[in-house]
Amino acid sequence: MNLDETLPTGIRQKSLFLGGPTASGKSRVGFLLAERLGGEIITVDSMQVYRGLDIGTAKPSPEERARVPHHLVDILDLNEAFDASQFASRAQVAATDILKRGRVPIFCGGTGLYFKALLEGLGESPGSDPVLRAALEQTPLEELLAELQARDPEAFERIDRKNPRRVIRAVEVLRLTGQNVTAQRARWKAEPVENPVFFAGLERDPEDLKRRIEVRVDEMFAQGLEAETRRLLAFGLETNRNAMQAIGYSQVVDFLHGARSLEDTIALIKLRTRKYSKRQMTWFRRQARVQWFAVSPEESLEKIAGSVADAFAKFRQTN
RNA sequence: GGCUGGAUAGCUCAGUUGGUAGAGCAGAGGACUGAAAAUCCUUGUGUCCCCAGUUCAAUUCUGGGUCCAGCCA
Repeated sequence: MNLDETLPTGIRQKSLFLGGPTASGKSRVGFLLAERLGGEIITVDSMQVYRGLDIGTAKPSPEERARVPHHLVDILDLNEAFDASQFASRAQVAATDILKRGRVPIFCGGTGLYFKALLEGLGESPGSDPVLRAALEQTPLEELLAELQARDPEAFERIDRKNPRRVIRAVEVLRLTGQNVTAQRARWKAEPVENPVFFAGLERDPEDLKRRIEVRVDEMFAQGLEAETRRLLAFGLETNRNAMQAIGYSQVVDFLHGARSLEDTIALIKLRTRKYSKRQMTWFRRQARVQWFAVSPEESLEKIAGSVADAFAKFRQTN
């Protein structure tokens, strides 16, 4: 599949996109919308793709999955890598399939880059080369920057030079292709999209969100996050760089290695989740053209789903 | 009751040989093009515990007090 191209018009027009920060209730709203509209969920989540990462990623329950198909959940083992490009192509396949069955694709999740990769493409640059990347990670940042400056001044100017991940990726593309890095990227946010999409976002008061996050994290521990993590270690959790980035698992692994107390671990997970939700809001506000739905603590998610469904119906009439 | 340390930003603390102070974390904002639940950037005026004294000047020195911790009774 050519990822240089953005999402086909048919999918753009007929799908519902739903985003928002963790613990905002978007999964529930997505589920309700699927039941209401005859839809199927395509989960836009970098961690729920992994089998075994259940409690810590707040995966949909077996009951929910029995009632509404959820795509792109549990598609990989812990020894497999994943990235935005794989997401975009698999998501597009899933959406095409759903439309063929006459149902509504509902893209629901919180991974901003995946939404963007799906909607606007990633360009022609090659995927990551694990061996090369490992070598680049061992190279001092100054050397990578010097190489970039000499061989691709434009990329050197454009990227965040203080961010090792950005620098490593740029040098990786440069070495793999020998070509100008910037030219290989898809053009984002340059011109207004002639082909709009219905993108709903759930928004909550920060205090409300904080409370919901704390409740959720406590529930995860009550449900056995610690035991789940222990079990996953035997299946290679620590060797999977993606999964080891997951909030919750990462901190529990440290706890199991004796790095800190359980109490501190729980507090840290709440903190990291809060900061994460804040970053998500920044992303959705800035990188997507989202139609926001404010959710108050008392409001039922059924009602929100109704509002989103109404707005979607209006969108479908005009597009 | 005695002795010894503490008392400084929301938290943990540094510092000022006397010229009203700064880190980390939190908080707030931002970035993000194949690891994104990651990674990175910006942002710090606060009765320097209280009262009095010395001094041109005290958060810094002196005396008294309050509170906290540890040790001794």
